[in-house]
Amino acid sequence: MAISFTEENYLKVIHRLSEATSEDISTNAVAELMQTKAASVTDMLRKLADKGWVNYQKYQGVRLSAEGEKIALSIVRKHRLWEVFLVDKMGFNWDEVHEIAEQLEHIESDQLVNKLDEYLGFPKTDPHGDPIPSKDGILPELAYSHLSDIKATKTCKLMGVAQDSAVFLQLLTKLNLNLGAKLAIKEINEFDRSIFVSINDAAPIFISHEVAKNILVKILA
Amino acid sequence: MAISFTEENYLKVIHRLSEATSEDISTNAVAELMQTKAASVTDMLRKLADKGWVNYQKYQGVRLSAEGEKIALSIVRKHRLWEVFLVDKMGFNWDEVHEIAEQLEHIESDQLVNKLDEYLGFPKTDPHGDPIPSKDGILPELAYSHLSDIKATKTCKLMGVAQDSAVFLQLLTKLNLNLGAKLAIKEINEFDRSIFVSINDAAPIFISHEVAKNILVKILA
DNA sequence: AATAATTTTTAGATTAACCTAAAAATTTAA
DNA sequence: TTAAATTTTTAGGTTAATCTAAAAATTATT
Repeated sequence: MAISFTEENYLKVIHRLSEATSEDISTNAVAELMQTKAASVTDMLRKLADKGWVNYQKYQGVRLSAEGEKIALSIVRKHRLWEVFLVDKMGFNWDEVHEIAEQLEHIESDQLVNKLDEYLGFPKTDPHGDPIPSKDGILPELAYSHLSDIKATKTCKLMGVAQDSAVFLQLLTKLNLNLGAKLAIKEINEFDRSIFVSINDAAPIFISHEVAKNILVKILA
Repeated sequence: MAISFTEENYLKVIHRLSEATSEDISTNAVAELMQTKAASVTDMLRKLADKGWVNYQKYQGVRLSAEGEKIALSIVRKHRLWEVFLVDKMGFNWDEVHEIAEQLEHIESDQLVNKLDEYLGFPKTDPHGDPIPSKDGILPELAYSHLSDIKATKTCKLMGVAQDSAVFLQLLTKLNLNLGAKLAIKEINEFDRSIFVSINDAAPIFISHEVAKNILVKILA
């Protein structure tokens, strides 16, 4: 059954919201991420339900069906593979690729996606550390911690970010906080929960709790 | 001013028709290439004229304005660069890339196009021998002859094709008629204008007038 | 030059995706 | 456990791109 760009974006958004919770997704939550009005969302949810891509009962919120999940994952796969392409092959920075990948994710050609995957060397994650769903729709759960949850004097490795906004990513770049960076937490300030941290063994600097919340790490020691 | 995929496709089609003639382009000609009805074309031409991308007087046909020409060329540039990418980097055959490039040509990012151009080594032509417009919108006129117009015993080089359909290109591949092939015309048959031709010095074979019309060559001797 | 054939445009509908405003259902709070 | 607040849906419209059928303009033919 044919699918429009808009329908693909709805499925993607519902998928993203579903990752964060096991509850049904509310109309308003979808509306906010889609940057549209709740009334428009209601219309679309009925349509997606008719097509069998979501389970939706009015006033009860929405969940992806198995088929909807499959479609959503294929879009996420394309988005993340194209991001790798843009950074690794085209030389873009990690803060520049999101908008372009939002367009490229709608290109329809399984053959192209799989050739691209091979060309990129079957990457496991995108430039922001997010896992890339496999051809057969398996999305590995990467169980990383938020830097804001780590205790003082621990050492960890920067594995990903919880947000793709250009301003956030540019800030990380300025602070030398790149994927793979080694972070040694020296101290956490009670007052504002800011963190005094050494990045790749350099002289420690302060980073805000707000930034730390959006950094995903693996604990080393 | 924002432009839709549909508007881009209309401009591209008007551009393509304009290459073949200096006359104004008729509503019906556009309708045929756009695979739509004349009435729809009339609506769209008025809209494109309002936006300043075409010059259109009702019943008089249509021409691209300078701005419309610029937009059309940027779409052609993207289409052809992506085709080079698909063949050179992704390993597609020349008969497989048209539909995918039809999608990729609408991706909006000047930065990406120019990086892609560089990554591909600033190619002059696409996989079918069509010239690639430059960044500043210059489209070199490649003055090649149709193989059907060449006299017997001439030798020439296959420089391009006048049609991108998969069936045609697959036939050429089967016949070993690839870009750059050396063609020695042995004889032209008066009866059906079929051509007896040696390809890369192999034993001569027959090719139809219909095929020859769609092959572009440079005369060698 | 008058008529016939063709092309193009207009008029009026349709569909997808969106909107606002009002009504209905659900959830929260008193 | 009602009343208030919030969320969601319905009702009715809008816009872009399309369609069919009929009218108008242009071009071709006798």
